[in-house]
Amino acid sequence: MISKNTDLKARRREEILNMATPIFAERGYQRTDLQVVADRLKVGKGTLYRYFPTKRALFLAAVRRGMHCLTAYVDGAVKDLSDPLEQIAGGIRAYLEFFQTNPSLVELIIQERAEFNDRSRPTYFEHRDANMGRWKDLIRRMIAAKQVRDIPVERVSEVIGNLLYGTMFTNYFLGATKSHDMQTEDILDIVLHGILNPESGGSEAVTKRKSTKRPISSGRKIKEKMRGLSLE
Amino acid sequence: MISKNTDLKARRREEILNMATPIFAERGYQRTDLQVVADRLKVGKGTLYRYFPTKRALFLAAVRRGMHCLTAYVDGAVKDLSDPLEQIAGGIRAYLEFFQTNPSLVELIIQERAEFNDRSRPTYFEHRDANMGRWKDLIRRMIAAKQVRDIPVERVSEVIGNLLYGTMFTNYFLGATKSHDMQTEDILDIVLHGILNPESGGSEAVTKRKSTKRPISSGRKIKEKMRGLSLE
DNA sequence: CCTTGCGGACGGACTCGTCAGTCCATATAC
DNA sequence: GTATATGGACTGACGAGTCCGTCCGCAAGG
Repeated sequence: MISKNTDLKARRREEILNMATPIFAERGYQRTDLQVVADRLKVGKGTLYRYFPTKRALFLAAVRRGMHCLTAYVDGAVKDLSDPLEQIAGGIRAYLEFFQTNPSLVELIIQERAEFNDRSRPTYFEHRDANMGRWKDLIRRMIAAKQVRDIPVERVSEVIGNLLYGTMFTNYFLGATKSHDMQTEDILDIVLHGILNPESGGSEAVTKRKSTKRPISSGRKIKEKMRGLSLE
Repeated sequence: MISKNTDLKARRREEILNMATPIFAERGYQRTDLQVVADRLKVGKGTLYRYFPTKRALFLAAVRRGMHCLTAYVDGAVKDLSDPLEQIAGGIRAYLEFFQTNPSLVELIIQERAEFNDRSRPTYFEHRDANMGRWKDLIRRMIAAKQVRDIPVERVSEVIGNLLYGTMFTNYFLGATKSHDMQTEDILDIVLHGILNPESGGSEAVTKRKSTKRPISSGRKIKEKMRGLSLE
């Protein structure tokens, strides 16, 4: 009996989140009137407050739910792939694909950052950190297998993570023009092989720099030149 | 006489933007009360409205101003570099450096997206597009010089652009742990050389895929598996 | 050199709309 | 009949934008 009620309550919460998510996404957090959410659900505003203590809690629950869906989606896409490289490719593709079919979540992520800059770290990064470990392990194994160069794992995971993060936003803001398949290819091409021409005589001088401690360091003097541009 | 007045007005606008920028950044757009801005300037709220017709206009002026500073900073840092590769490195470093010393602008960029999702494209991308052309030219020249592989210019500029965008946000949200010099190195290492081990026998099978039309395409069946996860 | 009058810049009290969250009268279930 | 869920009117806070009385700098006139 209790479980049934609890179950019912959980289902109701889901329904509310389902309705609230696109409204939050469309109007933004501040400009969303919970009365509107209630009306669309054909429910009184008071009822909403029985399920979520504050507007903020309701909103954050929606974000958390969205991030869970993302994780589940990517995990599911990667699960059955054995080849490490295919796992990476599949993960990237699933990530971009998910956000393309669920633009609401992008908006929610933005709204969260905009409204709750008091939170220690955004929900996105909490989930990101929770899942990053598995990807790092994968890369470590690839390095051990000599498939990937011997570079710090952090460097690889960070660069790829940031690249995906940026790509996801750009796709949303500018409207993705390519399919995620082609986009995945583009990303992989550069991340896997780099942009330098390996056969170029000219690039050798450049490539050699890589071995020095501070490869390309003409930035010190630039810094001196650029004073007085500060914003605040 | 007229020009002196106009000048004065312009200087006053600058002062207002100077004061408003950190307040918008700290409290967010919606939660910023223009009365507070006025108070800090020791000025009446009415005076603010003499210089900017609406809160929105004041805010957007602050964003535009910030993006101009960024552009000027990066341009200045790159101007005197002749080697194309150093130009890229210098540009990346300057970009990250600027946002690290001007976190307010990051916040303003987020706030703009969060509040004005009606705008066709965010100020950031307007400026980005305006400046991207010169970078594309640079890459084209590098390809012609065989310094860079013969891949679509768009692919290079997009991937690097998105990577920087994502890195900038991540630095801000998580608090950059590394210096931008080291970060620039990390980014360049991967973007220039890729992560694959060029000497690996195992990676050859993988590298070969690159030449096929659709390199790694196990994504079709995944898509079928993942139904019912949609957010909305 | 002082006085008076004028035009534009300024301040900040005020208005008005908007919501988050509450609370109690009512409906429904048992 | 009691207990619990529900609706939606209501309250209180907040803040954008307005509006009018005031102040200041300057010019002409005494």
